[in-house]
Amino acid sequence: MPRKPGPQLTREDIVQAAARLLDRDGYDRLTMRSLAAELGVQAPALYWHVKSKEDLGLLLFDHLIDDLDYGAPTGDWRADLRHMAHALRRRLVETRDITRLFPEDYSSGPRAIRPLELGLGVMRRAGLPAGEALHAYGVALSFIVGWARFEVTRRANPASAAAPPADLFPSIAWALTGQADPDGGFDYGLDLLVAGLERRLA
Amino acid sequence: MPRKPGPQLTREDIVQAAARLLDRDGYDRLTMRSLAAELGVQAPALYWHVKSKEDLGLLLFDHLIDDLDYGAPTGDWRADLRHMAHALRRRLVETRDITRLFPEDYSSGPRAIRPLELGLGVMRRAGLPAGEALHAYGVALSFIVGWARFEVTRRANPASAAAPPADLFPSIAWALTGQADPDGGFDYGLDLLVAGLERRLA
DNA sequence: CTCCGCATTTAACGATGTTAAATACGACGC
DNA sequence: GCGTCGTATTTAACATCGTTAAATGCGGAG
Repeated sequence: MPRKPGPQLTREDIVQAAARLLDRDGYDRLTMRSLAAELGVQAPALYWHVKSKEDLGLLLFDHLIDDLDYGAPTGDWRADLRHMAHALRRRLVETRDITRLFPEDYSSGPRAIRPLELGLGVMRRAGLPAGEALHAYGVALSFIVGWARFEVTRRANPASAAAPPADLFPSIAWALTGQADPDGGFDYGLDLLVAGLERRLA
Repeated sequence: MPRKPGPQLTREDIVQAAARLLDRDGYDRLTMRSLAAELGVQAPALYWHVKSKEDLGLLLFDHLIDDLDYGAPTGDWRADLRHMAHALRRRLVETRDITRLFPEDYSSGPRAIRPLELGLGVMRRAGLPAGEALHAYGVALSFIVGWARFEVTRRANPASAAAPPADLFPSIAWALTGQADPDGGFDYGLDLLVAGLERRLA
Protein backbone atom coordinates (compact mmCIF):
# COMPACT_ATOMS: atom_id res chain seq x y z
CA MET A 1 0.00 0.00 0.00
CA PRO A 2 2.71 2.55 0.75
CA ARG A 3 3.36 4.33 -2.47
CA LYS A 4 6.85 4.78 -3.75
CA PRO A 5 8.04 8.22 -2.69
CA GLY A 6 10.08 8.47 -5.85
CA PRO A 7 9.93 11.55 -8.09
CA GLN A 8 6.42 12.33 -6.89
CA LEU A 9 5.48 15.90 -6.27
CA THR A 10 4.23 16.53 -2.79
CA ARG A 11 2.36 19.40 -1.27
CA GLU A 12 5.23 20.04 1.09
CA ASP A 13 7.63 20.32 -1.83
CA ILE A 14 5.37 22.90 -3.36
CA VAL A 15 5.09 24.95 -0.22
CA GLN A 16 8.82 24.86 0.38
CA ALA A 17 9.58 25.89 -3.18
CA ALA A 18 7.03 28.67 -2.82
CA ALA A 19 8.78 29.87 0.31
CA ARG A 20 12.07 29.86 -1.56
CA LEU A 21 10.60 31.88 -4.43
CA LEU A 22 8.88 34.29 -2.07
CA ASP A 23 12.13 35.06 -0.34
CA ARG A 24 14.06 35.37 -3.58
CA ASP A 25 11.64 37.26 -5.82
CA GLY A 26 8.82 38.55 -3.66
CA TYR A 27 5.14 37.79 -3.82
CA ASP A 28 4.43 39.63 -7.06
CA ARG A 29 6.78 37.36 -8.98
CA LEU A 30 5.58 34.25 -7.20
CA THR A 31 3.35 32.98 -9.94
CA MET A 32 1.97 29.53 -10.55
CA ARG A 33 4.15 29.18 -13.59
CA SER A 34 7.34 30.33 -11.93
CA LEU A 35 6.64 28.07 -9.00
CA ALA A 36 6.12 25.14 -11.34
CA ALA A 37 9.36 25.98 -13.13
CA GLU A 38 11.19 26.04 -9.80
CA LEU A 39 9.96 22.50 -9.29
CA GLY A 40 10.79 21.36 -12.83
CA VAL A 41 7.15 20.81 -13.63
CA GLN A 42 4.30 22.35 -15.58
CA ALA A 43 1.92 24.79 -13.97
CA PRO A 44 -1.30 22.75 -13.98
CA ALA A 45 0.46 19.96 -12.10
CA LEU A 46 0.26 22.12 -9.01
CA TYR A 47 -3.50 22.01 -9.06
CA TRP A 48 -3.47 18.33 -8.28
CA HIS A 49 -2.00 19.10 -4.86
CA VAL A 50 -3.36 22.56 -4.22
CA LYS A 51 -6.85 23.89 -4.76
CA SER A 52 -5.99 27.40 -5.81
CA LYS A 53 -3.42 30.10 -5.38
CA GLU A 54 -5.31 31.49 -2.44
CA ASP A 55 -5.17 28.07 -0.86
CA LEU A 56 -1.46 27.94 -1.52
CA GLY A 57 -1.12 31.32 0.12
CA LEU A 58 -2.61 30.01 3.33
CA LEU A 59 -0.43 26.91 3.29
CA LEU A 60 2.56 29.12 2.65
CA PHE A 61 1.68 31.40 5.53
CA ASP A 62 1.35 28.45 7.85
CA HIS A 63 4.69 27.15 6.73
CA LEU A 64 6.32 30.52 7.33
CA ILE A 65 4.86 31.00 10.78
CA ASP A 66 4.63 27.49 12.12
CA ASP A 67 8.17 27.17 13.35
CA LEU A 68 7.89 30.38 15.29
CA ASP A 69 9.03 29.70 18.83
CA TYR A 70 7.11 31.77 21.32
CA GLY A 71 9.08 30.23 24.15
CA ALA A 72 7.83 28.77 27.40
CA PRO A 73 6.02 30.96 29.90
CA THR A 74 8.38 32.29 32.53
CA GLY A 75 5.88 33.28 35.17
CA ASP A 76 6.50 36.97 34.50
CA TRP A 77 3.53 37.85 32.33
CA ARG A 78 5.04 41.15 31.28
CA ALA A 79 8.16 39.49 29.95
CA ASP A 80 6.10 36.75 28.32
CA LEU A 81 3.88 39.25 26.59
CA ARG A 82 6.82 41.24 25.35
CA HIS A 83 8.59 38.12 24.21
CA MET A 84 5.66 36.81 22.23
CA ALA A 85 5.03 40.19 20.69
CA HIS A 86 8.64 40.57 19.64
CA ALA A 87 8.78 37.09 18.20
CA LEU A 88 5.72 37.64 16.05
CA ARG A 89 6.72 41.11 14.99
CA ARG A 90 10.19 39.96 14.01
CA ARG A 91 8.84 37.18 11.90
CA LEU A 92 6.39 39.51 10.20
CA VAL A 93 9.02 42.10 9.48
CA GLU A 94 11.82 39.80 8.44
CA THR A 95 9.96 37.36 6.25
CA ARG A 96 9.51 38.95 2.89
CA ASP A 97 5.95 39.88 1.95
CA ILE A 98 4.51 37.73 4.70
CA THR A 99 2.14 40.51 5.73
CA ARG A 100 0.46 40.18 2.35
CA LEU A 101 -0.21 36.55 3.16
CA PHE A 102 -1.52 37.23 6.64
CA PRO A 103 -4.98 35.63 6.80
CA GLU A 104 -7.70 38.16 7.40
CA ASP A 105 -9.46 35.74 9.71
CA TYR A 106 -6.45 35.02 11.88
CA SER A 107 -8.40 35.91 15.00
CA SER A 108 -10.24 32.64 14.74
CA GLY A 109 -9.54 29.53 12.70
CA PRO A 110 -7.42 26.48 13.43
CA ARG A 111 -4.15 27.99 12.34
CA ALA A 112 -4.38 30.71 14.95
CA ILE A 113 -5.11 28.43 17.84
CA ARG A 114 -1.62 27.88 19.18
CA PRO A 115 -0.65 31.53 19.65
CA LEU A 116 -4.17 32.13 20.93
CA GLU A 117 -3.80 29.51 23.63
CA LEU A 118 -0.39 30.86 24.58
CA GLY A 119 -1.50 34.47 24.57
CA LEU A 120 -4.58 33.79 26.63
CA GLY A 121 -2.43 31.85 29.07
CA VAL A 122 -0.32 34.94 29.56
CA MET A 123 -3.39 37.07 30.15
CA ARG A 124 -4.70 34.50 32.57
CA ARG A 125 -1.53 34.38 34.61
CA ALA A 126 -1.47 38.13 34.64
CA GLY A 127 -4.64 37.94 36.65
CA LEU A 128 -6.93 39.40 34.03
CA PRO A 129 -10.63 38.55 34.32
CA ALA A 130 -11.72 35.88 31.86
CA GLY A 131 -14.07 38.28 30.15
CA GLU A 132 -11.23 40.61 29.22
CA ALA A 133 -8.63 38.13 28.04
CA LEU A 134 -9.99 37.71 24.52
CA HIS A 135 -10.26 41.45 24.15
CA ALA A 136 -6.73 41.99 25.36
CA TYR A 137 -5.44 39.33 23.00
CA GLY A 138 -7.25 40.85 20.05
CA VAL A 139 -5.93 44.28 20.89
CA ALA A 140 -2.36 43.05 21.16
CA LEU A 141 -2.60 41.09 17.91
CA SER A 142 -4.10 44.03 16.06
CA PHE A 143 -1.36 46.30 17.27
CA ILE A 144 1.44 43.90 16.41
CA VAL A 145 0.22 43.06 12.93
CA GLY A 146 -0.81 46.60 12.16
CA TRP A 147 2.54 47.89 13.32
CA ALA A 148 4.49 45.31 11.35
CA ARG A 149 2.70 46.24 8.14
CA PHE A 150 3.76 49.85 8.49
CA GLU A 151 7.25 48.95 9.60
CA VAL A 152 7.85 46.76 6.58
CA THR A 153 7.28 49.56 4.10
CA ARG A 154 9.09 52.06 6.28
CA ARG A 155 12.15 49.87 6.05
CA ALA A 156 11.78 49.45 2.32
CA ASN A 157 11.52 53.17 1.63
CA PRO A 158 14.08 55.69 2.82
CA ALA A 159 13.00 57.86 5.75
CA SER A 160 12.17 60.52 3.18
CA ALA A 161 10.03 62.65 5.45
CA ALA A 162 10.64 66.25 4.51
CA ALA A 163 9.47 68.40 7.40
CA PRO A 164 6.22 70.18 6.54
CA PRO A 165 5.80 73.94 7.04
CA ALA A 166 5.77 74.63 10.75
CA ASP A 167 3.17 77.38 10.58
CA LEU A 168 0.56 75.12 9.05
CA PHE A 169 1.39 72.08 11.12
CA PRO A 170 2.58 73.31 14.50
CA SER A 171 2.06 70.03 16.31
CA ILE A 172 4.11 68.13 13.77
CA ALA A 173 6.88 70.67 14.12
CA TRP A 174 6.62 70.36 17.88
CA ALA A 175 6.80 66.58 17.77
CA LEU A 176 9.88 66.72 15.59
CA THR A 177 11.74 68.77 18.21
CA GLY A 178 11.93 65.72 20.45
CA GLN A 179 14.13 63.20 18.79
CA ALA A 180 12.90 59.77 19.70
CA ASP A 181 14.90 56.84 18.57
CA PRO A 182 13.06 55.85 15.41
CA ASP A 183 13.04 52.13 16.14
CA GLY A 184 11.62 52.41 19.62
CA GLY A 185 8.04 52.83 18.59
CA PHE A 186 7.12 49.20 18.89
CA ASP A 187 8.52 48.86 22.39
CA TYR A 188 6.80 52.07 23.30
CA GLY A 189 3.53 50.53 22.21
CA LEU A 190 4.23 47.45 24.28
CA ASP A 191 4.93 49.67 27.27
CA LEU A 192 1.58 51.35 26.80
CA LEU A 193 -0.13 48.01 26.49
CA VAL A 194 1.51 46.60 29.60
CA ALA A 195 0.79 49.74 31.58
CA GLY A 196 -2.81 49.66 30.42
CA LEU A 197 -3.18 46.06 31.53
CA GLU A 198 -1.59 46.81 34.89
CA ARG A 199 -4.12 49.56 35.37
CA ARG A 200 -6.82 47.04 34.58
CA LEU A 201 -5.51 44.75 37.31
CA ALA A 202 -5.55 47.38 40.03
CA MET B 1 -8.23 79.83 -22.31
CA PRO B 2 -10.71 78.02 -20.07
CA ARG B 3 -11.59 74.80 -21.80
CA LYS B 4 -15.15 73.87 -22.37
CA PRO B 5 -16.25 71.56 -19.55
CA GLY B 6 -18.47 69.68 -21.97
CA PRO B 7 -18.33 65.91 -22.32
CA GLN B 8 -14.75 65.85 -21.09
CA LEU B 9 -13.67 63.10 -18.77
CA THR B 10 -12.07 64.38 -15.62
CA ARG B 11 -9.99 62.68 -12.99
CA GLU B 12 -12.63 63.48 -10.41
CA ASP B 13 -15.28 61.78 -12.51
CA ILE B 14 -13.13 58.69 -12.65
CA VAL B 15 -12.51 58.60 -8.93
CA GLN B 16 -16.17 59.13 -8.13
CA ALA B 17 -17.23 56.41 -10.53
CA ALA B 18 -14.60 54.14 -8.99
CA ALA B 19 -16.01 54.83 -5.54
CA ARG B 20 -19.46 53.97 -6.82
CA LEU B 21 -18.27 50.70 -8.31
CA LEU B 22 -16.26 49.83 -5.21
CA ASP B 23 -19.31 50.20 -3.04
CA ARG B 24 -21.53 48.29 -5.43
CA ASP B 25 -19.31 45.43 -6.55
CA GLY B 26 -16.27 45.37 -4.30
CA TYR B 27 -12.64 45.82 -5.19
CA ASP B 28 -12.21 42.53 -7.03
CA ARG B 29 -14.77 43.53 -9.63
CA LEU B 30 -13.48 47.06 -9.87
CA THR B 31 -11.56 46.63 -13.09
CA MET B 32 -10.32 49.17 -15.56
CA ARG B 33 -12.81 47.93 -18.10
CA SER B 34 -15.80 47.94 -15.79
CA LEU B 35 -14.84 51.39 -14.58
CA ALA B 36 -14.60 52.62 -18.15
CA ALA B 37 -17.98 51.09 -18.91
CA GLU B 38 -19.48 52.85 -15.91
CA LEU B 39 -18.26 56.08 -17.45
CA GLY B 40 -19.46 55.21 -20.96
CA VAL B 41 -15.93 55.13 -22.28
CA GLN B 42 -13.24 52.71 -23.37
CA ALA B 43 -10.69 51.40 -20.92
CA PRO B 44 -7.51 53.01 -22.30
CA ALA B 45 -9.12 56.43 -22.04
CA LEU B 46 -8.62 56.23 -18.30
CA TYR B 47 -4.87 56.16 -18.74
CA TRP B 48 -4.89 59.68 -20.01
CA HIS B 49 -6.01 60.89 -16.59
CA VAL B 50 -4.53 58.24 -14.34
CA LYS B 51 -1.10 56.70 -14.40
CA SER B 52 -1.97 53.17 -13.38
CA LYS B 53 -4.44 51.21 -11.36
CA GLU B 54 -2.25 51.51 -8.32
CA ASP B 55 -2.29 55.26 -8.77
CA LEU B 56 -6.06 55.16 -9.06
CA GLY B 57 -6.17 53.17 -5.84
CA LEU B 58 -4.39 55.93 -3.98
CA LEU B 59 -6.63 58.60 -5.43
CA LEU B 60 -9.63 56.49 -4.54
CA PHE B 61 -8.42 56.05 -0.99
CA ASP B 62 -7.93 59.77 -0.61
CA HIS B 63 -11.39 60.37 -1.93
CA LEU B 64 -12.88 57.88 0.51
CA ILE B 65 -11.09 59.25 3.54
CA ASP B 66 -10.81 62.94 2.81
CA ASP B 67 -14.22 63.97 4.03
CA LEU B 68 -13.66 62.25 7.33
CA ASP B 69 -14.47 64.73 10.08
CA TYR B 70 -12.27 64.23 13.09
CA GLY B 71 -14.00 67.08 14.84
CA ALA B 72 -12.50 70.00 16.72
CA PRO B 73 -10.38 69.40 19.81
CA THR B 74 -12.45 69.72 22.97
CA GLY B 75 -9.66 70.19 25.48
CA ASP B 76 -10.22 66.72 26.91
CA TRP B 77 -7.47 64.76 25.25
CA ARG B 78 -8.97 61.43 26.25
CA ALA B 79 -12.25 62.25 24.56
CA ASP B 80 -10.44 63.66 21.53
CA LEU B 81 -8.32 60.56 21.16
CA ARG B 82 -11.31 58.28 21.43
CA HIS B 83 -13.28 60.40 19.03
CA MET B 84 -10.58 60.38 16.36
CA ALA B 85 -10.04 56.68 16.78
CA HIS B 86 -13.71 55.91 16.45
CA ALA B 87 -14.09 58.12 13.42
CA LEU B 88 -11.24 56.42 11.59
CA ARG B 89 -12.26 52.94 12.61
CA ARG B 90 -15.83 53.51 11.54
CA ARG B 91 -14.79 54.72 8.14
CA LEU B 92 -12.44 51.78 7.70
CA VAL B 93 -15.06 49.27 8.70
CA GLU B 94 -18.02 50.76 6.88
CA THR B 95 -16.43 51.63 3.57
CA ARG B 96 -16.29 48.50 1.51
CA ASP B 97 -12.82 47.11 0.86
CA ILE B 98 -11.16 50.35 1.92
CA THR B 99 -8.65 48.45 4.03
CA ARG B 100 -7.31 46.89 0.85
CA LEU B 101 -6.66 50.37 -0.43
CA PHE B 102 -4.98 51.60 2.72
CA PRO B 103 -1.56 52.93 1.68
CA GLU B 104 1.27 51.03 3.26
CA ASP B 105 3.18 54.25 3.75
CA TYR B 106 0.38 56.09 5.48
CA SER B 107 2.65 56.93 8.40
CA SER B 108 4.39 59.53 6.29
CA GLY B 109 3.39 61.12 3.01
CA PRO B 110 1.27 64.16 2.23
CA ARG B 111 -2.06 62.37 2.41
CA ALA B 112 -1.49 61.44 6.04
CA ILE B 113 -0.55 64.88 7.21
CA ARG B 114 -3.91 66.15 8.40
CA PRO B 115 -4.70 63.33 10.81
CA LEU B 116 -1.07 63.39 11.85
CA GLU B 117 -1.26 67.05 12.80
CA LEU B 118 -4.51 66.49 14.64
CA GLY B 119 -3.31 63.40 16.43
CA LEU B 120 -0.06 64.97 17.50
CA GLY B 121 -2.03 67.97 18.75
CA VAL B 122 -3.99 65.65 20.99
CA MET B 123 -0.81 64.07 22.31
CA ARG B 124 0.65 67.50 22.88
CA ARG B 125 -2.31 68.78 24.86
CA ALA B 126 -2.26 65.58 26.84
CA GLY B 127 1.09 66.73 28.12
CA LEU B 128 3.14 64.03 26.47
CA PRO B 129 6.84 64.81 25.89
CA ALA B 130 7.61 65.75 22.29
CA GLY B 131 9.85 62.73 21.91
CA GLU B 132 7.00 60.36 22.61
CA ALA B 133 4.23 61.92 20.58
CA LEU B 134 5.22 60.36 17.26
CA HIS B 135 5.55 56.99 18.87
CA ALA B 136 2.17 57.27 20.53
CA TYR B 137 0.58 58.32 17.26
CA GLY B 138 2.13 55.43 15.39
CA VAL B 139 1.00 52.99 18.03
CA ALA B 140 -2.56 54.28 17.96
CA LEU B 141 -2.70 54.23 14.17
CA SER B 142 -1.31 50.72 14.01
CA PHE B 143 -3.86 49.49 16.48
CA ILE B 144 -6.78 51.16 14.78
CA VAL B 145 -5.94 50.01 11.28
CA GLY B 146 -4.89 46.56 12.40
CA TRP B 147 -8.07 46.19 14.37
CA ALA B 148 -10.27 47.40 11.55
CA ARG B 149 -8.79 44.87 9.15
CA PHE B 150 -9.72 42.01 11.44
CA GLU B 151 -13.10 43.45 12.25
CA VAL B 152 -14.05 43.76 8.61
CA THR B 153 -13.65 40.06 7.92
CA ARG B 154 -15.17 39.12 11.25
CA ARG B 155 -18.29 40.96 10.22
CA ALA B 156 -18.32 39.33 6.81
CA ASN B 157 -18.01 35.80 8.17
CA PRO B 158 -20.37 34.35 10.74
CA ALA B 159 -18.96 34.01 14.25
CA SER B 160 -18.28 30.40 13.37
CA ALA B 161 -15.91 29.71 16.25
CA ALA B 162 -16.46 26.16 17.39
CA ALA B 163 -14.95 25.80 20.83
CA PRO B 164 -11.72 23.76 20.73
CA PRO B 165 -11.19 20.80 23.12
CA ALA B 166 -10.77 22.17 26.60
CA ASP B 167 -8.12 19.68 27.64
CA LEU B 168 -5.75 20.73 24.90
CA PHE B 169 -6.46 24.43 25.12
CA PRO B 170 -7.28 25.21 28.73
CA SER B 171 -6.66 28.92 28.50
CA ILE B 172 -9.00 29.25 25.56
CA ALA B 173 -11.65 27.36 27.45
CA TRP B 174 -11.05 29.60 30.43
CA ALA B 175 -11.32 32.75 28.37
CA LEU B 176 -14.62 31.58 26.91
CA THR B 177 -16.16 31.28 30.37
CA GLY B 178 -16.17 35.04 30.72
CA GLN B 179 -18.62 36.40 28.21
CA ALA B 180 -17.39 39.75 27.03
CA ASP B 181 -19.57 41.69 24.72
CA PRO B 182 -18.10 40.83 21.35
CA ASP B 183 -18.09 44.37 20.01
CA GLY B 184 -16.35 45.93 22.97
CA GLY B 185 -12.86 44.92 21.96
CA PHE B 186 -12.04 48.14 20.22
CA ASP B 187 -13.10 50.30 23.13
CA TYR B 188 -11.22 48.00 25.42
CA GLY B 189 -8.10 48.65 23.37
CA LEU B 190 -8.69 52.37 23.55
CA ASP B 191 -9.03 52.08 27.32
CA LEU B 192 -5.70 50.31 27.48
CA LEU B 193 -4.13 52.94 25.29
CA VAL B 194 -5.47 55.82 27.34
CA ALA B 195 -4.49 54.18 30.60
CA GLY B 196 -1.01 53.53 29.23
CA LEU B 197 -0.65 57.16 28.22
CA GLU B 198 -1.88 58.33 31.61
CA ARG B 199 0.75 56.19 33.22
CA ARG B 200 3.28 57.83 30.97
CA LEU B 201 2.21 61.24 32.17
CA ALA B 202 2.59 60.46 35.85
C1' DC C 1 -1.16 -8.84 -20.48
C1' DT C 2 -4.65 -5.78 -19.39
C1' DC C 3 -7.01 -2.49 -16.98
C1' DC C 4 -7.44 1.28 -13.91
C1' DG C 5 -6.42 5.17 -10.86
C1' DC C 6 -3.02 8.51 -9.79
C1' DA C 7 -0.16 12.18 -11.54
C1' DT C 8 1.41 15.22 -15.09
C1' DT C 9 1.55 17.44 -19.68
C1' DT C 10 -0.40 19.76 -23.55
C1' DA C 11 -3.49 23.05 -25.10
C1' DA C 12 -6.41 26.45 -24.40
C1' DC C 13 -9.85 29.93 -22.19
C1' DG C 14 -11.12 34.16 -20.19
C1' DA C 15 -9.76 38.08 -17.70
C1' DT C 16 -6.67 41.73 -16.48
C1' DG C 17 -3.44 45.77 -16.70
C1' DT C 18 -1.26 48.20 -20.03
C1' DT C 19 0.79 50.10 -24.46
C1' DA C 20 0.98 51.51 -29.48
C1' DA C 21 -1.07 53.37 -33.16
C1' DA C 22 -4.86 55.43 -35.40
C1' DT C 23 -8.50 58.83 -35.03
C1' DA C 24 -11.69 62.61 -33.79
C1' DC C 25 -12.03 67.29 -32.26
C1' DG C 26 -11.48 71.96 -30.86
C1' DA C 27 -8.41 76.11 -30.71
C1' DC C 28 -5.32 79.09 -33.11
C1' DG C 29 -2.15 81.16 -36.70
C1' DC C 30 -2.23 82.78 -41.28
C1' DG D 1 -11.52 79.40 -44.51
C1' DC D 2 -7.63 76.25 -44.25
C1' DG D 3 -4.21 73.76 -42.20
C1' DT D 4 -1.86 72.62 -38.02
C1' DC D 5 -1.24 71.24 -33.45
C1' DG D 6 -2.17 69.62 -28.81
C1' DT D 7 -5.72 67.23 -26.35
C1' DA D 8 -8.61 63.40 -25.65
C1' DT D 9 -10.47 59.01 -26.97
C1' DT D 10 -10.99 54.67 -29.71
C1' DT D 11 -9.33 50.59 -31.89
C1' DA D 12 -6.32 46.86 -31.78
C1' DA D 13 -3.28 44.25 -29.62
C1' DC D 14 0.28 42.31 -26.17
C1' DA D 15 1.92 39.93 -22.18
C1' DT D 16 0.73 37.72 -18.20
C1' DC D 17 -2.05 35.51 -14.99
C1' DG D 18 -5.08 31.88 -12.66
C1' DT D 19 -7.45 28.09 -14.00
C1' DT D 20 -9.84 24.16 -16.58
C1' DA D 21 -10.40 20.37 -20.08
C1' DA D 22 -8.63 16.85 -22.37
C1' DA D 23 -4.96 13.90 -23.60
C1' DT D 24 -1.04 11.25 -21.95
C1' DG D 25 2.19 8.65 -19.14
C1' DC D 26 2.87 5.35 -15.62
C1' DG D 27 2.80 2.02 -11.98
C1' DG D 28 0.40 -1.58 -9.48
C1' DA D 29 -3.77 -5.09 -9.17
C1' DG D 30 -6.16 -8.73 -11.19
